Amino acid sequence: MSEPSAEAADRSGRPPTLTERTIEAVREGIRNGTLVPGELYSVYRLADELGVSRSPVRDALLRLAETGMVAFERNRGFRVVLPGARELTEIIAVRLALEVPAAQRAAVRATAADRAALQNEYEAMQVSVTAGDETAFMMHDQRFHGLLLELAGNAHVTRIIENLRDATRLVGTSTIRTSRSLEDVYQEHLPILDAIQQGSPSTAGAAMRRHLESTGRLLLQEAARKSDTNLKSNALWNDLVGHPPVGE
Amino acid sequence: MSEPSAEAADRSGRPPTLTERTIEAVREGIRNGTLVPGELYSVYRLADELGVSRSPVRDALLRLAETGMVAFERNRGFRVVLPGARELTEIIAVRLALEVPAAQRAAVRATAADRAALQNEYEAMQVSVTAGDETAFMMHDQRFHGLLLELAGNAHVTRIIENLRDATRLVGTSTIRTSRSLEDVYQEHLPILDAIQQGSPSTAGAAMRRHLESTGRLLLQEAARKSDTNLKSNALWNDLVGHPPVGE
DNA sequence: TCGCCATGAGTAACATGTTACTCCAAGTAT
DNA sequence: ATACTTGGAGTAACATGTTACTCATGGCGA
Repeated sequence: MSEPSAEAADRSGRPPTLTERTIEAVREGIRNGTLVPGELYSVYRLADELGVSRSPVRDALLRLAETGMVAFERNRGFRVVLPGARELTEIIAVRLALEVPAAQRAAVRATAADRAALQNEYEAMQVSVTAGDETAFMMHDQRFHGLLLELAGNAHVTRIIENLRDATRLVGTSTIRTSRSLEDVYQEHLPILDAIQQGSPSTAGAAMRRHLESTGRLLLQEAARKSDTNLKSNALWNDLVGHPPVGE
Repeated sequence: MSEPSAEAADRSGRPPTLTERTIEAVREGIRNGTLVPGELYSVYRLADELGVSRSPVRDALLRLAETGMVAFERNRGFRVVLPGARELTEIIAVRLALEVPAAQRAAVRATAADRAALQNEYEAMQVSVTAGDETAFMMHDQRFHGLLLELAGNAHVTRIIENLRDATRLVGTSTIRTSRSLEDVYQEHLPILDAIQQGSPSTAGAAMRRHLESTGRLLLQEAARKSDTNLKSNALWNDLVGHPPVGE
């Protein structure tokens, strides 16, 4: 009764290719700990674990390598890359530069249906928080940001941010619980939602900025905890994220 | 006497792979008109034109497809994609969001050597203008922006912009001459350079903004000229690039 | 015990084989 | 002439074969 390919067709009309399914499989493997960052793997092994040939697996990994999620080592294998403090900071800087204006535009462009959809995701986040289901929470968080970006109307921005989120996901996952701040992250979304419901771009932008900065600091803390890359993080942050000097 | 692979080793120590060389070959083919946008090509033909097997060619094209330069059509072939007004506008919006802050940071961080390097590229642009060598001009223009981005210290930003430039290159090339504005584009770089020499971030940011907006409008004009996508460009521009509303 | 070198297992990169699909164009019925 | 079928050429996606490389391991001499 159950279909062989789970969430198959998207809505693009075509069934997904093996390459695409492999990409999802690798992402899932990273999420649930099957693929450990730093460990050395090979296309051969992964291919017959997934029951497909090496070609689509290789294609999938090459695409993921493009975004920095994995790295190939010639004649050795490939590794899942755990982003360091430097990379995380860079990513936060990009997200600030793109998502803050996106939130502003979204506040102006949102239709009633859009607002309702955002509200839905926000409430789903609420449910996930009380249920303590971090996986579900991350999913709704992603959808919230995704919806907001689509609203802003720039498909390039959406794609870029989606890729960056991929690279950071494995830092945030199963670690936020540690600092019991799932609730905090959830609450930071409320001012964003409110500002968009009220159509106030500057407020929405400011709220998004606060949210991203706070999330960024959390991720950096987490990254510092697991690797010994002890904390010159503050210098990095000021250097790459710190607000551009306004005066001279 | 002449090496088989021209500008081989980069400086990464390793010789470039066939895939990488193919990527460069495709880019070059697009630049010099061997590969016509819109036309249907196949991996088979391209592979034996380049004298390699289908694998590296396919890998190369998949990577280029990731950035939107080419598009595959299942069982049909692939096309070089000419970006439309929509895509161009989106790209300009991203560049504004990322390169303006980058210019600000660069103004603060630049060392004497950095300033000299920028000056060099600027003067090389000058030479290209008087020589009427558009290809060389584009190259130095790219290097100028590339140096500036590296200065800003965010490798992700550098990579993103580099990819976007790729997608737009085939619109700008051999068309700027039409509006005889090579000189204008050159002159717009002076205020940027000056501001960085003087270490003034806000001035550098403003100059960069003016430059990108002006370049963007030129590209849009050009795109509108060759495709019949007649000009609702202005609405697009205001929608995606227009400064975010400052007040409420 | 310690350093050196041969050897072989395992791999990414590259090459070639196979399959199921799309489309065009030439035929055939109407 | 026009619509409708049909065959075949050409293709991306997927599978498998080959090569040249990296590195761990174990023997061998000091």
